[in-house]
This record gives sequence, structure tokens and C-alpha cells, in this order.
Amino acid sequence: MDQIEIFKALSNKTRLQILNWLKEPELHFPDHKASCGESDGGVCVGHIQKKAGLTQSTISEYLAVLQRAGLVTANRVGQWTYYKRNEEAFAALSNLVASEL
Amino acid sequence: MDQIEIFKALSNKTRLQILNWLKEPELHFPDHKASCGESDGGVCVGHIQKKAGLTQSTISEYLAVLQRAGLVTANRVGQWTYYKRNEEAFAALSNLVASEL
DNA sequence: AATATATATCGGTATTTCCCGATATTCCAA
DNA sequence: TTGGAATATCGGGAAATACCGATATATATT
Repeated sequence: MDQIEIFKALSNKTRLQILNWLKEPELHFPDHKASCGESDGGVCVGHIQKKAGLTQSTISEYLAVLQRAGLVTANRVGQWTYYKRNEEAFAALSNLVASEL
Repeated sequence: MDQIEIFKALSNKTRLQILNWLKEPELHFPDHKASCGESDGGVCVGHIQKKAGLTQSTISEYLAVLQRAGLVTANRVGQWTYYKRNEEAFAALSNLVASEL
């Protein structure tokens, strides 16, 4: 739980959007299951990339930033890496902001 | 309430320390009143600067960053500028993190 | 084995941030 | 009104960040 790493990860519009999209994957990525299969709520990099409109390398790096901050978890299955929110981390962050900031 | 500006402001160890010190000014700046007078919980730049151990210009700029983010308020009285936490902003941030992140 | 697909990593340029010293501004005191 | 104290602002060098295109790696398919 590195506060500074977390706040840095949250200091970018695109990364905030991604986190928001991942709150409701089936809403924001309606055709994900059809093209990427079942993934327990995780969304693959390519879909996130297309929606964000930045390059593949940039989105891959952004997801790595979010993962290093602990805000998302990655799950590689075959050729896809599924990313999903780490709600425990958000709960912990919420507590931290509410009581220790 | 610019989320990104707030998270950027929080992405620095010294600024986080300052915000923490300002939670209990009389504890962290025990001799403040004697040298800077009554200030309604605000602490002058010089005291913050000495405690932080960075230069005056850096701390002045950091306080401006925190102020632009809305996290502190400044109150100039004579030759001193007293900074204090804006607790309303922290409450709003806490709500935001708890419900919209 | 060869190819195609999804993702990660590398190298690079432009911008931003960190932190400094020097200078400007504002206010007080003699 | 001159000097001193507190703060703000300016200019700059080093490091980090925002993106990109190109390439590498891993997996799946044929």
C-alpha cells in the first residue's frame, strides 16, 4: 500500500477512465465475452486499448502502472491478459483517505 | 474539485507530510504561537519550511500546489501567510474516493 | 515449423515535476 | 525612508511521466 505510487497512478485521466470502465465491464465492453471469452470480470488489453484510443504500448504500460499500485490484478489466460479492479485495494484506499490523510 | 490536480498534489512525500502536520498544528509546531502569533490554526510558511528541511522557495511552491488543489487555504496577515487544511475538501475527497473512484 | 494474434518491453521525444539559488514583492520597524 | 523579515516568483538542471513506433515474447492455429 504505497500511497504515493497509488496517487501517482490516479493522476492521469486515461487511467482514471480505465478504472471506471472496469467497475462495470459488461456495460462498457458489451462484446467482450463474444471475442475474448469468459474471464471472471476481467477485460483484455486490446479492448481497453480500443476504447481508450491510445496505442497498445501505452495502454499496456498504464495497466502495469495500475497493477504496480495494486489497483488492478492481471490474469493471463492463453494469449490474453485479463485485468480487473482490485476492490480490496480501493476499500483500503478509501479507509486511508477517510482517516489518515 | 479537480481530481487529477488533487491526486497530483498528493503524489509527493513532503506535501503529504505537510498535510499531516497541519492536522495538529499545535502538536507539530509547538512554538509557533510564540513566534508567529495567533493564527486560527494556520501555520506560517517559515515554520513549515524549517520542519520540512527543503528550501523556502520549494515549500512556498508546494503550498501553492496544495492551495490550487483546494486542500489548504491561505490567510495573509501582515508579513505572514498562514496555511491550514481545508477539511471540507478532504471530506469531499473522501466521499469521492469512497463512491466514484 | 510457420504464421498470426495478444501482450510486453525497448528506445525515444516532449512535457511535467522536483528542487534549487537568485530576485522581486510585501509588510513592519527603526 | 531605509533596512530587515516573510513570502512569492523566476529561471534552470535533473529526473520522472506521457505518449509513440518498433521490436520481442508468448500463445494458438495451421
